[in-house]
Amino acid sequence: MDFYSMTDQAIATELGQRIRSLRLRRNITQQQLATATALSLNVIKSLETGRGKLSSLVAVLRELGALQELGNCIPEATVSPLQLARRQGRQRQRASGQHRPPHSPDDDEW
Amino acid sequence: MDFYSMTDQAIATELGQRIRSLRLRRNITQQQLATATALSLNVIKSLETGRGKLSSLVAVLRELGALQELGNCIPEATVSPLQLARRQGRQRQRASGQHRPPHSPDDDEW
DNA sequence: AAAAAATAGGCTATTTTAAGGCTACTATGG
DNA sequence: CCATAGTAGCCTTAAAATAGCCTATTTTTT
Repeated sequence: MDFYSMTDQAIATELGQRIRSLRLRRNITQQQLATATALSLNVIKSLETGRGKLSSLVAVLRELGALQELGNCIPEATVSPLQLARRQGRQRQRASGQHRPPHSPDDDEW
Repeated sequence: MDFYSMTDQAIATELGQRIRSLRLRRNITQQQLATATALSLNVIKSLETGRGKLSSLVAVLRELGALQELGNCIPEATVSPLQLARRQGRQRQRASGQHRPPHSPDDDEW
Protein backbone atom coordinates (compact mmCIF):
# COMPACT_ATOMS: atom_id res chain seq x y z
CA MET A 1 0.00 0.00 0.00
CA ASP A 2 1.70 3.20 -1.17
CA PHE A 3 0.30 5.95 1.00
CA TYR A 4 2.42 8.62 -0.61
CA SER A 5 0.56 8.25 -3.89
CA MET A 6 -2.81 8.63 -2.15
CA THR A 7 -4.71 11.76 -1.16
CA ASP A 8 -5.15 12.58 2.51
CA GLN A 9 -8.80 11.68 2.26
CA ALA A 10 -8.05 8.36 0.59
CA ILE A 11 -5.63 7.50 3.37
CA ALA A 12 -8.13 8.43 6.05
CA THR A 13 -10.75 6.29 4.32
CA GLU A 14 -8.34 3.37 4.15
CA LEU A 15 -7.57 3.70 7.85
CA GLY A 16 -11.28 3.72 8.57
CA GLN A 17 -11.73 0.47 6.67
CA ARG A 18 -8.92 -1.08 8.65
CA ILE A 19 -10.57 -0.04 11.88
CA ARG A 20 -13.71 -1.70 10.65
CA SER A 21 -11.78 -4.86 9.85
CA LEU A 22 -10.27 -4.89 13.32
CA ARG A 23 -13.74 -4.54 14.80
CA LEU A 24 -15.21 -7.31 12.67
CA ARG A 25 -12.33 -9.61 13.54
CA ARG A 26 -13.45 -9.22 17.12
CA ASN A 27 -17.03 -9.65 15.97
CA ILE A 28 -18.41 -6.70 17.88
CA THR A 29 -21.03 -4.28 16.64
CA GLN A 30 -20.59 -0.55 16.14
CA GLN A 31 -22.97 -0.08 19.05
CA GLN A 32 -20.91 -2.29 21.34
CA LEU A 33 -17.75 -0.43 20.35
CA ALA A 34 -19.51 2.87 20.93
CA THR A 35 -20.59 1.82 24.40
CA ALA A 36 -17.17 0.45 25.27
CA THR A 37 -15.43 3.66 24.23
CA ALA A 38 -18.07 5.97 25.68
CA LEU A 39 -18.47 7.48 22.23
CA SER A 40 -21.66 7.78 20.22
CA LEU A 41 -22.65 5.37 17.49
CA ASN A 42 -22.28 8.21 15.01
CA VAL A 43 -18.62 8.64 15.91
CA ILE A 44 -17.89 4.99 15.22
CA LYS A 45 -19.60 5.26 11.86
CA SER A 46 -17.65 8.41 11.05
CA LEU A 47 -14.32 6.89 12.00
CA GLU A 48 -14.96 3.93 9.75
CA THR A 49 -15.42 6.32 6.85
CA GLY A 50 -12.26 8.23 7.66
CA ARG A 51 -13.60 11.22 9.52
CA GLY A 52 -13.34 12.27 13.15
CA LYS A 53 -11.02 13.47 15.87
CA LEU A 54 -7.64 12.15 16.87
CA SER A 55 -8.87 11.49 20.39
CA SER A 56 -11.70 9.32 19.03
CA LEU A 57 -9.18 7.29 17.07
CA VAL A 58 -7.12 6.71 20.21
CA ALA A 59 -10.15 5.57 22.19
CA VAL A 60 -11.22 3.14 19.48
CA LEU A 61 -7.75 1.72 18.92
CA ARG A 62 -7.43 1.11 22.64
CA GLU A 63 -10.65 -0.87 22.66
CA LEU A 64 -9.52 -2.82 19.61
CA GLY A 65 -6.17 -3.59 21.19
CA ALA A 66 -4.08 -1.65 18.70
CA LEU A 67 -2.67 1.09 20.90
CA GLN A 68 0.85 -0.26 20.89
CA GLU A 69 0.94 -0.20 17.12
CA LEU A 70 -0.16 3.41 17.15
CA GLY A 71 2.73 4.25 19.44
CA ASN A 72 5.16 2.60 17.08
CA CYS A 73 3.94 4.50 14.07
CA ILE A 74 5.03 7.90 15.33
CA PRO A 75 8.49 7.21 16.67
CA GLU A 76 9.96 8.89 19.68
CA ALA A 77 12.57 11.24 18.39
CA THR A 78 15.67 9.91 20.04
CA VAL A 79 18.54 12.34 20.15
CA SER A 80 21.71 11.00 18.66
CA PRO A 81 24.96 11.36 20.65
CA LEU A 82 26.25 13.49 17.80
CA GLN A 83 23.48 16.00 18.21
CA LEU A 84 24.01 16.05 21.95
CA ALA A 85 27.62 17.00 21.47
CA ARG A 86 26.71 19.75 19.03
CA ARG A 87 24.27 21.47 21.33
CA GLN A 88 25.83 21.02 24.75
CA GLY A 89 23.34 18.42 25.87
CA ARG A 90 20.17 20.34 25.03
CA GLN A 91 18.02 19.47 22.12
CA ARG A 92 16.49 22.08 19.87
CA GLN A 93 13.31 23.63 21.21
CA ARG A 94 12.56 25.80 18.21
CA ALA A 95 13.27 25.62 14.53
CA SER A 96 15.79 28.17 13.44
CA GLY A 97 18.67 28.97 11.17
CA GLN A 98 16.75 31.28 8.91
CA HIS A 99 17.76 34.55 10.47
CA ARG A 100 18.33 37.36 8.06
CA PRO A 101 20.88 39.99 8.95
CA PRO A 102 19.39 43.10 10.62
CA HIS A 103 18.34 45.70 8.12
CA SER A 104 20.64 48.72 7.78
CA PRO A 105 20.04 51.89 5.74
CA ASP A 106 23.05 50.96 3.58
CA ASP A 107 21.07 48.14 2.03
CA ASP A 108 19.53 49.69 -1.01
CA GLU A 109 16.87 47.20 -1.79
CA TRP A 110 13.92 48.72 -3.59
CA MET B 1 6.07 3.66 26.80
CA ASP B 2 2.99 1.84 28.09
CA PHE B 3 0.07 3.40 26.30
CA TYR B 4 -2.48 1.14 27.94
CA SER B 5 -1.83 2.73 31.32
CA MET B 6 -2.36 6.24 29.91
CA THR B 7 -5.55 8.18 29.35
CA ASP B 8 -6.68 8.92 25.83
CA GLN B 9 -5.77 12.54 26.30
CA ALA B 10 -2.31 11.68 27.62
CA ILE B 11 -1.71 9.51 24.57
CA ALA B 12 -2.87 12.21 22.20
CA THR B 13 -0.57 14.68 23.96
CA GLU B 14 2.34 12.27 23.67
CA LEU B 15 1.68 11.83 19.96
CA GLY B 16 1.61 15.60 19.60
CA GLN B 17 5.01 15.88 21.21
CA ARG B 18 6.38 13.27 18.87
CA ILE B 19 5.07 15.20 15.91
CA ARG B 20 6.83 18.22 17.28
CA SER B 21 10.04 16.26 17.61
CA LEU B 22 9.76 15.09 14.03
CA ARG B 23 9.28 18.68 12.92
CA LEU B 24 12.22 19.95 14.93
CA ARG B 25 14.45 17.20 13.60
CA ARG B 26 13.74 18.67 10.19
CA ASN B 27 14.27 22.12 11.65
CA ILE B 28 11.19 23.65 10.14
CA THR B 29 8.87 26.12 11.84
CA GLN B 30 5.20 25.58 12.63
CA GLN B 31 4.46 28.23 10.02
CA GLN B 32 6.45 26.41 7.35
CA LEU B 33 4.70 23.17 8.19
CA ALA B 34 1.34 24.94 8.09
CA THR B 35 2.09 26.36 4.65
CA ALA B 36 3.38 23.07 3.33
CA THR B 37 0.28 21.20 4.49
CA ALA B 38 -2.15 23.96 3.51
CA LEU B 39 -3.34 24.02 7.12
CA SER B 40 -3.45 26.98 9.43
CA LEU B 41 -0.78 27.72 12.01
CA ASN B 42 -3.36 27.11 14.72
CA VAL B 43 -3.93 23.57 13.50
CA ILE B 44 -0.24 22.76 13.79
CA LYS B 45 -0.19 24.16 17.31
CA SER B 46 -3.26 22.13 18.20
CA LEU B 47 -1.86 18.91 16.80
CA GLU B 48 1.29 19.36 18.84
CA THR B 49 -0.83 19.52 21.96
CA GLY B 50 -2.84 16.46 21.00
CA ARG B 51 -5.98 17.97 19.55
CA GLY B 52 -7.32 18.04 16.02
CA LYS B 53 -8.78 16.00 13.22
CA LEU B 54 -7.56 12.72 11.78
CA SER B 55 -7.20 14.31 8.35
CA SER B 56 -4.90 16.97 9.80
CA LEU B 57 -2.71 14.27 11.28
CA VAL B 58 -2.44 12.55 7.92
CA ALA B 59 -1.46 15.75 6.15
CA VAL B 60 1.21 16.56 8.72
CA LEU B 61 2.67 13.07 8.81
CA ARG B 62 2.93 13.12 5.04
CA GLU B 63 4.90 16.33 5.15
CA LEU B 64 7.13 14.93 7.89
CA GLY B 65 7.73 11.75 5.93
CA ALA B 66 6.04 9.41 8.39
CA LEU B 67 3.09 8.22 6.33
CA GLN B 68 4.42 4.72 5.88
CA GLU B 69 4.71 4.26 9.62
CA LEU B 70 1.10 5.33 10.02
CA GLY B 71 0.07 2.65 7.60
CA ASN B 72 1.91 0.05 9.58
CA CYS B 73 0.28 1.00 12.83
CA ILE B 74 -3.22 -0.01 11.79
CA PRO B 75 -2.67 -3.35 10.12
CA GLU B 76 -4.62 -4.57 7.15
CA ALA B 77 -6.85 -7.33 8.41
CA THR B 78 -5.76 -10.33 6.43
CA VAL B 79 -8.27 -13.14 6.34
CA SER B 80 -6.95 -16.44 7.55
CA PRO B 81 -7.54 -19.56 5.39
CA LEU B 82 -9.46 -21.01 8.31
CA GLN B 83 -11.95 -18.18 8.27
CA LEU B 84 -12.29 -18.46 4.51
CA ALA B 85 -13.24 -22.11 4.83
CA ARG B 86 -15.77 -21.36 7.52
CA ARG B 87 -17.65 -18.81 5.53
CA GLN B 88 -17.57 -20.16 1.98
CA GLY B 89 -15.06 -17.60 0.79
CA ARG B 90 -16.82 -14.48 2.03
CA GLN B 91 -15.57 -12.56 4.96
CA ARG B 92 -17.87 -11.22 7.60
CA GLN B 93 -19.48 -7.91 6.72
CA ARG B 94 -21.30 -7.39 9.97
CA ALA B 95 -20.76 -8.40 13.55
CA SER B 96 -23.17 -11.02 14.70
CA GLY B 97 -23.69 -14.14 16.74
CA GLN B 98 -25.47 -12.48 19.60
CA HIS B 99 -28.99 -13.21 18.53
CA ARG B 100 -31.39 -14.07 21.27
CA PRO B 101 -34.20 -16.44 20.38
CA PRO B 102 -37.49 -14.69 19.61
CA HIS B 103 -39.39 -14.11 22.78
CA SER B 104 -42.18 -16.55 23.45
CA PRO B 105 -44.70 -16.49 26.31
CA ASP B 106 -43.20 -19.76 27.55
CA ASP B 107 -40.04 -18.00 28.61
CA ASP B 108 -40.71 -16.95 32.13
CA GLU B 109 -37.86 -14.63 32.70
CA TRP B 110 -38.68 -11.95 35.18
C1' DA C 1 -39.37 -17.54 3.46
C1' DA C 2 -39.78 -14.31 7.60
C1' DA C 3 -37.86 -11.97 11.53
C1' DA C 4 -34.38 -9.75 13.74
C1' DA C 5 -30.10 -7.54 14.01
C1' DA C 6 -26.47 -4.48 11.98
C1' DT C 7 -25.53 -0.70 9.40
C1' DA C 8 -26.23 3.60 6.47
C1' DG C 9 -28.01 8.02 6.22
C1' DG C 10 -30.69 12.04 7.60
C1' DC C 11 -31.99 15.62 11.01
C1' DT C 12 -31.30 19.06 14.97
C1' DA C 13 -28.76 20.89 18.82
C1' DT C 14 -24.42 21.31 21.03
C1' DT C 15 -19.48 21.14 21.28
C1' DT C 16 -14.99 21.17 19.16
C1' DT C 17 -11.91 22.32 15.57
C1' DA C 18 -10.20 25.43 11.79
C1' DA C 19 -8.86 29.96 10.02
C1' DG C 20 -7.03 34.40 10.66
C1' DG C 21 -5.38 38.02 13.41
C1' DC C 22 -3.16 40.01 17.45
C1' DT C 23 -0.28 40.29 21.71
C1' DA C 24 3.09 38.46 25.06
C1' DC C 25 6.80 35.56 26.11
C1' DT C 26 11.23 33.23 25.10
C1' DA C 27 14.80 30.75 22.57
C1' DT C 28 18.22 31.78 19.27
C1' DG C 29 21.84 34.16 16.69
C1' DG C 30 24.72 38.04 16.50
C1' DC D 1 23.08 42.29 25.92
C1' DC D 2 20.12 43.13 21.75
C1' DA D 3 17.26 42.24 17.86
C1' DT D 4 14.55 39.02 15.79
C1' DA D 5 12.30 34.82 14.87
C1' DG D 6 9.49 31.10 16.85
C1' DT D 7 5.88 29.78 19.79
C1' DA D 8 1.98 30.13 23.17
C1' DG D 9 -2.38 31.97 24.11
C1' DC D 10 -6.64 34.45 23.38
C1' DC D 11 -10.33 36.24 20.37
C1' DT D 12 -13.96 35.93 16.59
C1' DT D 13 -16.27 33.57 12.84
C1' DA D 14 -17.06 29.54 10.06
C1' DA D 15 -16.83 24.65 9.46
C1' DA D 16 -16.81 20.11 11.17
C1' DA D 17 -17.51 16.61 14.78
C1' DT D 18 -20.47 14.75 18.31
C1' DA D 19 -24.76 13.20 20.64
C1' DG D 20 -29.28 11.51 20.27
C1' DC D 21 -33.10 10.06 17.58
C1' DC D 22 -35.52 8.13 13.62
C1' DT D 23 -36.08 5.66 9.11
C1' DA D 24 -34.49 2.72 5.24
C1' DT D 25 -31.62 -0.87 3.59
C1' DT D 26 -28.98 -5.06 3.85
C1' DT D 27 -27.06 -9.01 6.15
C1' DT D 28 -27.72 -12.80 9.17
C1' DT D 29 -30.31 -16.07 11.67
C1' DT D 30 -34.06 -19.15 12.19
